[in-house]
Order: sequence, then C-alpha cells, then structure tokens
Amino acid sequence: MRAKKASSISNTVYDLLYKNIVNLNLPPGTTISEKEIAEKLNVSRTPVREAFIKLSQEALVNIIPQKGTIVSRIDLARVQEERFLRESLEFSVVDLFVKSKTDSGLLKMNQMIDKQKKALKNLEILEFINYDDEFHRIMFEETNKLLCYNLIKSFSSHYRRIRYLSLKIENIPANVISQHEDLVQALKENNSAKAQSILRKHIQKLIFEKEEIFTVYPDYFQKEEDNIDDYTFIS
Amino acid sequence: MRAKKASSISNTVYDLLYKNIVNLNLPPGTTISEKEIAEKLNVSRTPVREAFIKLSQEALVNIIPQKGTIVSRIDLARVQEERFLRESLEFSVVDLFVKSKTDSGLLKMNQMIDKQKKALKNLEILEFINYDDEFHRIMFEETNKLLCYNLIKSFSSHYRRIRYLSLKIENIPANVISQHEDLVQALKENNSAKAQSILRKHIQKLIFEKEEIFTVYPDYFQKEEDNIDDYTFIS
DNA sequence: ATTAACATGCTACCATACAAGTGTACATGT
DNA sequence: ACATGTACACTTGTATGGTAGCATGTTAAT
Repeated sequence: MRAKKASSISNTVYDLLYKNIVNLNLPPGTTISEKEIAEKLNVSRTPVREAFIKLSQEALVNIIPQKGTIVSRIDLARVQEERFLRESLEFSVVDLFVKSKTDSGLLKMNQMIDKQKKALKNLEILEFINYDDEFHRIMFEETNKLLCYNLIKSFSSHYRRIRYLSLKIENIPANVISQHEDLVQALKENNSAKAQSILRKHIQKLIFEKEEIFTVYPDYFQKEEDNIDDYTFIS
Repeated sequence: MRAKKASSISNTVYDLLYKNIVNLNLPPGTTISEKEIAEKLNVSRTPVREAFIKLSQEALVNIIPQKGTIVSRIDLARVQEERFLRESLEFSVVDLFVKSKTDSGLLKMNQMIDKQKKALKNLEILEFINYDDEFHRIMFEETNKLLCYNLIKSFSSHYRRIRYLSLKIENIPANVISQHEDLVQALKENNSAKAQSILRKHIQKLIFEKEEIFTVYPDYFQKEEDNIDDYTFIS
C-alpha cells in the first residue's frame, strides 16, 4: 500500500506480464518471446529475460531453450497441490488466530467483506478476487505469517487462473461472501473447528466446477500425458 | 537421481552457490559480486547475475542495487515461518498418508533410517541432513505432493542453515533417528494424531537450542532492529 | 577542528552483440 | 511422388561495454 519507489525495469516488466497472464489476457499456450516483448515495451532483452525467469519459477511460463517461451497451460494436478497448500496453511493459521485474535483484526475482515460486496454488485471480477485474497491475508497478517501468505500467493498461479475462469463463465457466486461472514462468526466464537470446516468448503468449491470449464476452454489445460520429464531413451 | 543433461551455465553457477551457502562455506554476511564470481568461474557476468536473482528469491542473498550483494544473515522470524510451513504441510500429508499408505512406502522409510544411521556413525553432517530430508520426502511422494515438498525445500533456506549450525556445534542427536522410528511405528498403527505429535516435537526441536548458537555465531544472525522497510521520515 | 564539496572506485542495472540450438520451407536428387 | 539434405529465420543462452547510483576518502573552505 505504500507508494513504491519506481522499481527496476526488470520488475516493471515482470509485474506487467504477471497481471496479463493471471487475467488470462495472455491465454495459456500463447507463445511469447524476449525480443517481441522487449520491442513492444521499448526496453532491451535483458530485463525481459529476467522477468521470464521469475515467471518460470512460479510456473507461469515454460521456457524451452533455443525454442521459445509459452504461457503455461493450467495443470490440474498442480492446482490440487496449490489448493492443498493453501488449505493446510489456512487451517494452521486459523488455530493461531483464534488464540490471539484482536477486535481490530475482525473489524478489518468485516470491512473487506463490505468492499467485496460492492465489487459483486458492480460485477468486477478482478476486484472481487483481489478483495478475496485481502480477506484471507488479514488472518496471516494478524498471526505474523505474512511470508507464508506471500508464498501461497506466488504458488497459486494455476489455481488463481482457474478461479478467474470460473467466475467469468458463470456469475459470481454470492455464497462466497456468506461463507466469509460465517467464517468471521466462527472466529468470534473461538470455534476453530467450525472455521476450518467452512474454509474447506470455501477453498474446494471451485474444484467441483472444473469439468464445465474444461469443456469450454479445452486448450487452456495441459494434457496429462505430455509430462516432459520422462523420456524413455535407450539405456 | 537421473543423470542430468549438462545444464546451462546459469544453473550450474546457481547450484554451486546454493550448496556453498547452505553449507555455510559462504557464511552469512559475506559480500559477493557478479564480477568476482564470474572471474573465479571463468564465465561471463550474465549467468552469474541470473543465479543471484534466483538465490535472492529464496532469500539466500540480498541484492542491494548499485551497492552490492551479500549472503543473507539468518532471520529468526523467518525461521519460525519456515518451520510453521513445514509443520502445517507435514501434518496434512500425514493425514493423507495413513489413509493411502503402502507397504513399499513404509519400507522406503525404514531403508532411509538405515542410511541415516550410517551417516550418524561416520559423523557426516551433510549426509545426515540430506537423508533426513529424503525421509520426509517419501511421505510427500507417496501422497502425490511432491510440488509441496519442493516448495518446503526452497522455502527452508534459513531453517536449513540453522539446522546445520546446530548439528555442527553439538554432536548429532541420536534421538532424531528414534523419532523417525517412532513416526514409522505410528504410521503403521494408523495413528495420525500420534504421528503429528511426534512430528511437532521433531520439527521444533532445534529451535530450543538456538540461544546457544546465537552466542557462538552472533554475526550470522540478523539484528531485529534493522528492518529496512520502516523509515520514519518527516511526515 | 569541522564541515561541505568533490574525485574515485566500487556496485548492480541495462543495452547490445554474438553464439548456438531448433524447426521449417524449399530445393535437390532419386 | 517421395525422401533427403540444406539454407535460413527464428528462438534462448552467453559475453561485453556503458551508465547511474552509492560509499568512501580526500581536499578545500569556514
């Protein structure tokens, strides 16, 4: 939230590409090249290349040496793991939170719910997702686990894209917000078990809808068989 | 374990630096520079720079623009979060593992315990730690959560260094191995609660010894006050 | 003696040039 | 018609030169 110093070109390029990928403005499978982006942004190849490397470490692009770079297709197995990570950490954080919760923390969460309601009214998908993230972030902040929150964020690139697709295909589900309200209520009651069960439903929700998405955007997803790692060469 | 194709120079440099940092061969606080490393390895600055960037994303080095790059000092707050992540994920994985465990999985774990015993006998700290990691890795592998395991590994740089220090200062604690044996036993009995309680002790163990380490290697650790982020300028 | 201005040497950052691998289109030979 | 080789247009990987910012030490001024 602080006014960031005008960062390096490398970071600027990274931010731009990151946003365009998770917003599906650059759809999975799109080929991009260092030269192409560099010319489009009037910078040299070096910072673009460094941005590519960062993106590849978050599995947002696949760099194939001497061949090209493509926006990664969504890997459903990976989505499961990303969701698993998020669920595991949120469970633990909820436990901590009910032990050390403050009124200001709960207040912030309620404020974020309000913002999210506005986004829902205006049908702003991106804002909606961002406020959703912010809502969950509060619990990590209050329990001094912000590094873990950032880890989740950087390890949720595939999960995030599927969330975006899901919201785009159907209308935004209002029950996400009621789930948040239920969660806050459970936290108020120090009922960590109830909070965890709400979280589980909340996080797993989108998974059940994935089949429909898969038929509408088939080429956004990675075929299971092309696992690049196991060649079977002559031994 | 597969014979890797001779990777890029960039990756080679990264691997070399990574090993030297987590082994404390390059102690926390050491200043390194692109040029220095490049000349020492007879490569150009570009791949070295790319290696630096990767290392900085794992918080193993701090790159200060226009000034220099130093091997990061161990941040105890970060260690806590790294431990928190590991504990959270291992708890969840244990739950999965007892539901879908196979005999071959348990067998592998026992074999790893044997290897670790040998390392203990020969006082090989590095091997000991590596086998320890491999032991835990098995549960992730069997439950199809290898991405999460790799995530832990790349997010445990500070924790790993403190582990290494701890083992170096005192003799290797034999009870680590008995804890592993107890864990396997609990898994055999499908007693996930018991397994989790063993894991908690196991992972938290080294934390209690940190005070001693702190006095022996004071300059390996980050002072709490120099948090660069909060200047209090004129408002 | 203290302090401000400046020169110097260091750094990471970026631009550019070159090298090396990959796939495709096209020509060539059979 | 078909297989084969070959030049070429792409890609990422690496090397190198130049630039701007920071820290330090020296000098000059007060």
